Amino acid sequence: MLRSERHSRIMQQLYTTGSVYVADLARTFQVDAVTIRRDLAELERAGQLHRVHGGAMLRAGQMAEGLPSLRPATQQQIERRIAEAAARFIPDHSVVFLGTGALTRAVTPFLNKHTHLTIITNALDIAWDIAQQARLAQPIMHTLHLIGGQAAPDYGLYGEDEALRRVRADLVIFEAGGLDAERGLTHDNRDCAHTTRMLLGISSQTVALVAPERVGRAGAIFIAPASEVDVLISGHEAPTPPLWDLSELGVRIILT
Amino acid sequence: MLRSERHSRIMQQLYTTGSVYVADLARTFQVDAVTIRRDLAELERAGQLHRVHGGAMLRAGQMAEGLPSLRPATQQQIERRIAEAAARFIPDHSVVFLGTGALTRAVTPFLNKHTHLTIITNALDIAWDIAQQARLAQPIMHTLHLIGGQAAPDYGLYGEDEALRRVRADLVIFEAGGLDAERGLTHDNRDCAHTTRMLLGISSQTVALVAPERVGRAGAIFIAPASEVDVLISGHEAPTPPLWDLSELGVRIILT
DNA sequence: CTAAAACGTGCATTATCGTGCAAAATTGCG
DNA sequence: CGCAATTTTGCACGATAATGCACGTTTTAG
Repeated sequence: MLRSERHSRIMQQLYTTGSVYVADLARTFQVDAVTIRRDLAELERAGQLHRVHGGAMLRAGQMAEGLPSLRPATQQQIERRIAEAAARFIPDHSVVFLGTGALTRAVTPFLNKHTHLTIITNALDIAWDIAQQARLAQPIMHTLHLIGGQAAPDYGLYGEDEALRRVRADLVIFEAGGLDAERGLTHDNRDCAHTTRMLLGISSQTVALVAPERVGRAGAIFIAPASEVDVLISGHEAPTPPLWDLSELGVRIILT
Repeated sequence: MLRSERHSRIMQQLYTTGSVYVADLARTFQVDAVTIRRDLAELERAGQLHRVHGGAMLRAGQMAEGLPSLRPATQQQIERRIAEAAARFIPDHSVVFLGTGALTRAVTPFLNKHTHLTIITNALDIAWDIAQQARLAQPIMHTLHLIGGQAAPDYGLYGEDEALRRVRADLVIFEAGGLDAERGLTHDNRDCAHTTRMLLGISSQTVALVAPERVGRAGAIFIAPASEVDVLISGHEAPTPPLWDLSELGVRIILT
């Protein structure tokens, strides 16, 4: 394993979990702890992280708002752009379902401009965000409906399919782990994939949020053919060839 | 867990709840209370918080929006005492339902000492607290199940009675708006009263948390006769005559 | 005033760190 | 291709930091 390869994977780990441990890294990379320390020392000199006893953490400025969104700033901006585009898609006084995932959660701050939405979700974090917003801004009060179920590490609530079957929505917004003309709509999480599959049936319009790097790629679990997606929202960084194929299937494509 | 990781999570907790307790943090992070005190001392030297006997609070100027601790300190301590007594009632490996309300929510910090609970709730705030705790302390992971429904201003989720009918629990813990031998178990919130009424049927043991000043009084909506309550937990400030009457009905009374 | 809880501190234990040095791998050059 | 220079890595070991436990002191609550 190359030294710089290790460095980038350390940073990657750091951005996803917020902290890294010397002992863990030494074990995963099969190198001595001393080597990891030297790596961390170098990355710290480069200003990429902040060393602490036992490991390293992101530098103060890199950590937006404490814990949430430990992803790098550029990633956050892409998320924000996609989320804002998705919010523009929501008509006032409509019923909208929001699925799980960081991209979908990023939509919630933009819902304040709308008047009287009915928001249905199976994501605990999204529900909390919206409930908190309702607290802060009294005048705006959307109706929030939560689908029950067992809480998963991704804040998703799964297992109450009956409740899902009883709802309908004007618009379904969800995050896809992968979207490709040939391999269809996919996700890496089994429960989330199952829920998304059910969501496609409860609404006349389906909006898939896809991270630019996931366009034209496929996740582990198949959900539905790509033609089931009405609108794809992603970033302009997405590769264009897969987009053409999707467009031919009737998917409306929005890049921001 | 890294030291600085603990620090940032302590600050996070502090910003969300307004105050932290040494004992709670020690349980959550699975470390000795001494370690937490040292953490708090360090954070205080850095000007991040203000230490007090038993824990720490945000510094005067930091009060963000005056969000937390709308209740006076004494009220909070009564809450805490009742909540701790309720937590002692929960056996390990059991299925426990937590209803809505501030008293019930106060129970969640004490659930860290238990091993593998299955927690069912219809309260969005409680679900969020527990999910966050699971994030903080990796080793401890309870199973969390959320009853869906429409979100109300009290963070309760109401309207999914079918889901309620399908669950059972070893123990139901809920907050009563009033408890009196003659007028029975009552609440001021119609939805909450309805949910509580259903809860009485799903478990063999029912625990009512009642604020001391509500003992012997009655709320707007009747829920059930007082004899339906197995255990009443309140503070020692509660008036004694009503307690005698309740005791004669077979209600086990615990005052803290 | 008394009992219980929380606190601070010293000390032992354990984990982590930094550094010098040698082995191994990589690179550069004839 | 050979060989020396350079870089990278691993190991050893003294130094340092973090943590838990014990015990005497202080604070709190009734």
